[in-house]
Amino acid sequence: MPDHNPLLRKLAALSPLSDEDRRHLAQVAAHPVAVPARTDLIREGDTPRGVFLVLEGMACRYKILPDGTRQVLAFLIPGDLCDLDVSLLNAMDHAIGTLSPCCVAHIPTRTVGDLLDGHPGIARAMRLAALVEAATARQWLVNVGRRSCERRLAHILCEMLVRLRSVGLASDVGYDLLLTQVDLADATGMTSVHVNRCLQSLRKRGLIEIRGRRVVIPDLAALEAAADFDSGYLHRATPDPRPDPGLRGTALPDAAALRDAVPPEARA
Amino acid sequence: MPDHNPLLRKLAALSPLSDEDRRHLAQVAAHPVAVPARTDLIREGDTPRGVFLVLEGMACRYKILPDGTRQVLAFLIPGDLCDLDVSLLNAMDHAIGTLSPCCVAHIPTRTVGDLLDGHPGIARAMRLAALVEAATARQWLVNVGRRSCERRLAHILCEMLVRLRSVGLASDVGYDLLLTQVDLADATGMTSVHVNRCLQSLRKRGLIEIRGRRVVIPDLAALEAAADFDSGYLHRATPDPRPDPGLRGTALPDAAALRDAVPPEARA
DNA sequence: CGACAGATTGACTGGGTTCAACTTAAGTGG
DNA sequence: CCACTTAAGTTGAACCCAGTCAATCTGTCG
Repeated sequence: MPDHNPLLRKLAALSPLSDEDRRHLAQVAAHPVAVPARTDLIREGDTPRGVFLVLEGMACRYKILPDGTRQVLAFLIPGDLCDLDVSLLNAMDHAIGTLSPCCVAHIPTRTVGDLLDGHPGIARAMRLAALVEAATARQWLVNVGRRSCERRLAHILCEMLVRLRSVGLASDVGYDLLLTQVDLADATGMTSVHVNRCLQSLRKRGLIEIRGRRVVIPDLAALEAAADFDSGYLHRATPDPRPDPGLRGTALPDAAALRDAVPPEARA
Repeated sequence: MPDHNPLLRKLAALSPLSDEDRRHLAQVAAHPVAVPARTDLIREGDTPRGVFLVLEGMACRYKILPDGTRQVLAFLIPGDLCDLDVSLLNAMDHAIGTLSPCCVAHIPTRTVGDLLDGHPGIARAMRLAALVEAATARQWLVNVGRRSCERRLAHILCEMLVRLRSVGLASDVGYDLLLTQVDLADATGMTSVHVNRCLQSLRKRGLIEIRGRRVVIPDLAALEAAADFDSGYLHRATPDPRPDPGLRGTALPDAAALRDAVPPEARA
């Protein structure tokens, strides 16, 4: 059974899956549907009736503000799912929509529950995927809150490389980014005008090349350095697994140690 | 058994708890420990050995960038816990530290697992709390990405009122905010200088009053309007439950409906 | 060949940062 | 109880990054 299914491929990269797990996951994506670009899968306020699995194309979570501006909260690429427990809530606090033409499968709440309850291997992998999505959201907050605009873009481009590669949609040096500069702007809290200028600056610095939709990264290490990017939070196997950093002082590992907590001077 | 335990109080507000559930939760917070201000509970890179429960004071999740700047990812107030599945990961991608003197309980991984597996009522409430934390993180991203600085501050002040009220730490008109302006700056992606000026502006507009640590909100509706704040994402019972907005067109509720998706024109 | 979305460019403006000084409040130890 | 210390808050002035507005260019598709 080849890893044709991006969900399978992504989850397998996070946690080992048995053949039976793989079979069940394959069934989940059995009924894909084509969705045009710029189409909502679910809107803010809607009651979730399950989760969506992206099989092809790019989608995003987003919110529209009263003044009409949009904030993209996350990009969804093939293999992305998550929102496992979302059925506990009765209204979406954000929308999910396609950015490019997509191929999407809908997984009813019940099926999700069955996977979580009856298949510990799948449950573990999906919980891990959810943790990684949360970690990615944190990176985005740091991105928008504290990084310069050029760094923000570089960071997102690095992130997309790692993520797309782990589902076989990127080579070592580049990938097709099915996004407009407006989409990038809404994800990074910038203006599309300024996205344009920053991309040009990155190009002039030789950190990226853009040919149509294709993004080429000639020197990944250089881009990562410019982006302050560390792929650790994505928990993917990387081409160059860095050596174990060794023992680092652990702050307050347990209740006993809480009694002599790290003194304030230890903080910057 | 009074709602002395803020965790109990918070979870009960999210989902009904049996007396047995309450007894178990009370035990969890049985061994609190005092921690001074500005102290790390766990650092980035550390291996989590359980979760922390804040019983008193304010703490935060944060990251430090290479240039020394800090981004606060979330404020933790009494009753906050979450990170349920964090033990699946072997390294924290961010740190957690106190901002004010705190009273904290450490809950070992095993105990968390027992609560999740053996007590469906508690599991449900804790999963809900985790979803609310994720929704709050999304609001923060919108805040930093797309709102003016004055709005950001107003939004955070509204959020803190709702959250603190739900654990009995705020009256209807105000609360003690155990944060410095630097903390607020690091949470909103601003400078402490500019936080100061924006707070003054909010004061001049009559939206807030500040006396020492005390924040007073004379006209909540006005502040919420200025902040573009809607407490819905916190899923707390609010004093003025707004009427059901009625039927709104649901986009793509199931696989069948996917076939005729919302046309692009429906999007702004 | 239009028509249109997306990308690009220029000029201007302004919100927010930076840097630095100063004030206030809250300890802390002699 | 007060001098000393330190953290937090406040203010001013200069600067600049990024937004705004608007025009133009480019590719793509019917």
